[in-house]
Amino acid sequence: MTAATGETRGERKERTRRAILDAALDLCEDSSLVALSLRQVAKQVGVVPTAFYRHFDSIEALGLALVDESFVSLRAMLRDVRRGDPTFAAIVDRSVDVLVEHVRGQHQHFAFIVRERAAGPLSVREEIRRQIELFERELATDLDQLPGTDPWSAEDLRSLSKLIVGAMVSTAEALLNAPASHEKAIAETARTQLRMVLVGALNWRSRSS
Amino acid sequence: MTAATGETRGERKERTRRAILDAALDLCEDSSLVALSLRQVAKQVGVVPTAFYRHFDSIEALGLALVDESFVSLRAMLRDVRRGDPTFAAIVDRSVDVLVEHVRGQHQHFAFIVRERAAGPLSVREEIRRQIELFERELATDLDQLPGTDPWSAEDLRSLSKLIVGAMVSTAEALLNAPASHEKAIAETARTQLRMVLVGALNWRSRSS
DNA sequence: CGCAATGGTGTACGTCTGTACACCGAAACT
DNA sequence: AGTTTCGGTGTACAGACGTACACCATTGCG
Repeated sequence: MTAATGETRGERKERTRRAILDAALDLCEDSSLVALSLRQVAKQVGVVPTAFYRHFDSIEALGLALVDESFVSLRAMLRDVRRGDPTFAAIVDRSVDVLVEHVRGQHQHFAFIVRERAAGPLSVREEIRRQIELFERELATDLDQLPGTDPWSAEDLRSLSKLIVGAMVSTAEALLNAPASHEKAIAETARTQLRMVLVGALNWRSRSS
Repeated sequence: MTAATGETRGERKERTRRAILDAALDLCEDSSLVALSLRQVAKQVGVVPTAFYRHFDSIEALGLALVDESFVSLRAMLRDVRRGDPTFAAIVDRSVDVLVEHVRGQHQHFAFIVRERAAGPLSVREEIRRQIELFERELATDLDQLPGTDPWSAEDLRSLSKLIVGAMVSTAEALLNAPASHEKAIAETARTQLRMVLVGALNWRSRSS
């Protein structure tokens, strides 16, 4: 990291920071954060190991930063889904299309989340779960505003949104682990699943009612 | 690993092998196989590092052995589910009960699978996926024999079983990551989800029909 | 009985790890 | 202009890593 002209101090620091984040995302792509060493990252960035500490306290802290920026991708995705008319049929098709597109475009971020959600340092796992739970709650309030949701109790609503988020995570995993040629088939499966769930929900009578 | 009387050579070897498997299962419980060192395992077992090679070629091979024995737990679970009358309502309740019970009893095996499915050495990930796919196919043929499944195409059936397996995996994850006090709530959520899915499936008209 | 097979040991190596410390040069503040 | 701040460097060390090798003691087969 030697120089480059016409850059303010802060800009240069930010550039190195980005390089570290990218290197980490790259290096742990086929293992996990917990198997990633500070020295590997530093070498890939082209910086001496101790320079790492100028940006992060530890690999774990780096991980939390990656969680944050990965969820920016996810939130952008949700915005895309919410835009457009809220017919059930339209929602399903648009959701799946947007998911496929974002997984393709933000491959590394999605892979990171899916991996580190299960493996990964404790604090990273917790943060990812927290964020996903947040999604589930948002989805629940979205669903609540749709027509035909009267017979759903609050618990049913939560269960339903967990189910949908889970199915979406599974779909993302499938997309990440299959060659691009399977993309259309996976998308079709996801559409079928979403439709089935919606048919089930719309024919639902809460047990407690 | 010094001695113990009245043991055949093979018995002793098997005992050490088990100790290694257990140690590995234990040590990687809050990280991953990819962050597990042969020396850690050897130390925990109480054996010199090089002795490890008498049993496994590498940590990766150890991992494959752990996958095998973990899926024995899962298959035992499936047998329990299949036993009993095949009413839809009965299936839902029994499935969830059996899942909760097995996750509690085989905590380490389930946690191992859930973790290493996403992180973990490539061959381990592949093997886990292969086994889960096998489950999905089995579930599909089980479902096919139930009454009221006429309007499902083969693709619908696959999508449905993927959805159900996915929901079960999510439920297992939730059980693994939540305190025991949440167990009943998680089970109730899982029951609701399964029922919703079944309601959806039973009201289903295949698109291609 | 004797000899091969084998599970476990101990030493030894080169490599990689995290991190402490002293240092440098340019940007940024006064 | 002088001084501070700070991202990055280089050296250094103790510990953990995988693994090669020679060895030992017991089992178990002929």
